[in-house]
Amino acid sequence: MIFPPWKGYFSAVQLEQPSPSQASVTPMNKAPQTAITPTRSQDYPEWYQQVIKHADLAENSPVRGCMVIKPWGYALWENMQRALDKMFKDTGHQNAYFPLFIPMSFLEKEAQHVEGFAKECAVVTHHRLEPDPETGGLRPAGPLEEPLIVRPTSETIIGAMYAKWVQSYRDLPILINQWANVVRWEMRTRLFLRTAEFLWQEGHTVHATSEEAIEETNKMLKVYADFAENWMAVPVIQGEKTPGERFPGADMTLSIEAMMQDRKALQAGTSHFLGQNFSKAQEIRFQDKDGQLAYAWTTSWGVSTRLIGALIMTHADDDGLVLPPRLAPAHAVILPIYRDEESRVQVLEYCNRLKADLGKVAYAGRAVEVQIDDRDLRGGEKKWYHVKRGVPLRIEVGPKDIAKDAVFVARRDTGESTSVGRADLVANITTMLDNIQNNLFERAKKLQADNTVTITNEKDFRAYFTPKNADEPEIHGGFALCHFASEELVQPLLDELKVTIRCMPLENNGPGTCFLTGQPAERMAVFAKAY
RNA sequence: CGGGCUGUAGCGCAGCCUGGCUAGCGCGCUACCUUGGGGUGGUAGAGGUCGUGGGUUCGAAUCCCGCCAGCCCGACCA
Repeated sequence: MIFPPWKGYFSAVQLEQPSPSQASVTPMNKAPQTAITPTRSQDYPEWYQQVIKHADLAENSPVRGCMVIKPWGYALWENMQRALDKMFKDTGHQNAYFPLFIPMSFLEKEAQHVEGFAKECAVVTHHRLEPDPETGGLRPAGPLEEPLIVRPTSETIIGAMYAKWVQSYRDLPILINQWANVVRWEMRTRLFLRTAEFLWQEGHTVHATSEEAIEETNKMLKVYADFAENWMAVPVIQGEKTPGERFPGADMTLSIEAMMQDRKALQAGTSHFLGQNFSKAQEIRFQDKDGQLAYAWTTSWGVSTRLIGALIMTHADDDGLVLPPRLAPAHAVILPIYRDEESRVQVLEYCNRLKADLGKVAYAGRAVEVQIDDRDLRGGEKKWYHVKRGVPLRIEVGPKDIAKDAVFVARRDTGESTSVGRADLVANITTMLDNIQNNLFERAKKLQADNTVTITNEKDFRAYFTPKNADEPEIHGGFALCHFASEELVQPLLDELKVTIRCMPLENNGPGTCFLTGQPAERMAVFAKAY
């Protein structure tokens, strides 16, 4: 057994703080070593930062609130893009690109939209720099007649173009997606979860009828849920936002919500039915079959690099990142083990052949990607390097293995390791990767199920969302399914407990009794603390 | 935009209160040795205008004033 028995396991129970009595019973007073300190249960937010650092995904930049996405993190994003992009294309969408800058007046057209984004816009006011004699540095010069906003989202600039493009019902629908960066001047930022600049995709569609636009809104939510569950292995709840939580300017906002290992909710994607709000503000009109002039119905939908944060907080453990195989930049890493020059040549030759054979196997729409780590580093150092980066499979090849035409294979998700015949590995690698993918999904789903409760009264609600230790709150709470009479009535309690209404689930939802007021309630919502 | 704090080597910090040898420590980095199925141990070495501008003083990382930058706690948020 290469891994100590306490490693590689995962359950909701493990996230609990060990009680003092349990801790003292730990055998041989040997504290469990983890690659990441602190552990999740010791300090979850700090653990998150450390995982990113040790996995080499991203780091803070000299620009306030903006991150640098490093090669390993960017490769992950590229894999997400590739899978999503195909799903968008398969549902009839095309990619296009619109400007980074938006004239300020565009943003002013839709009242709620202005209100929603005005507070966090970066504004460009000048178009030139000149020497500043006073400071010896530079100062802005050439004021713009109209300030330009760095896009916080592109409804307005894209809508302005759509207004030109749409004249007849024959021009509809327009189904366009854009991969872009956007800027929202956030006060407090965290890598991937909330950065001032982030990468995303935003779909913007125009339809002749309300029904068709609503269908599109629902369809794209399903695409996001499909991606989250089947590619990221992140189980999500699909639901509708309450009016107070809607996108500024939307008639309906749908979202997928995921539970992180600290049991807080993370909104992982949104799809908005914008009604005719933007088309009226921007004059997106068309002549219908009867020759009547009508305003179009629009939608928008997006997911961002925040998904990487969701992926980390769903799967990573106290030894670092754990990547779902379908999105992993490398499926496996081969660690050659040798003593001298003679065995080095022999081992490397064997490794290269193995890599070539595995590379002929297809998995999740691409060739199995294998890296050989032949750096002149200590074996242990290399092993932990790849553990922390979350590579799904670690393949160790030494002279003893070659003698048996077998290799040593270790799974990142469970820590299990076994000797596998070379031919067996090549034949079964897709099964092994699928097993990891499924295991990640199942255990994330179990965490969500284990920490989702139905609550029918205020007392239970308060107890559920109140930590036992107020000074150093332990991981607590989860998803609470509650009927509620109205958003306004529950808001004071939510503010007090720092709980939010995540969404009203689309499935298994119906009338009931409000947990707070006892009044009849139309629907149930997921309540949770959130990122 | 309110309240608190910090700027000393790539990173993390000590020194400052009570001014005084050549400004230290850990990690990391470089070289060599050692080790080799697990994050090894050793030896040597490189690296600092102590955020910035001024003041006090024989003498300032240390005391005083200004400025700049960043962090944390609130309101806001994919």
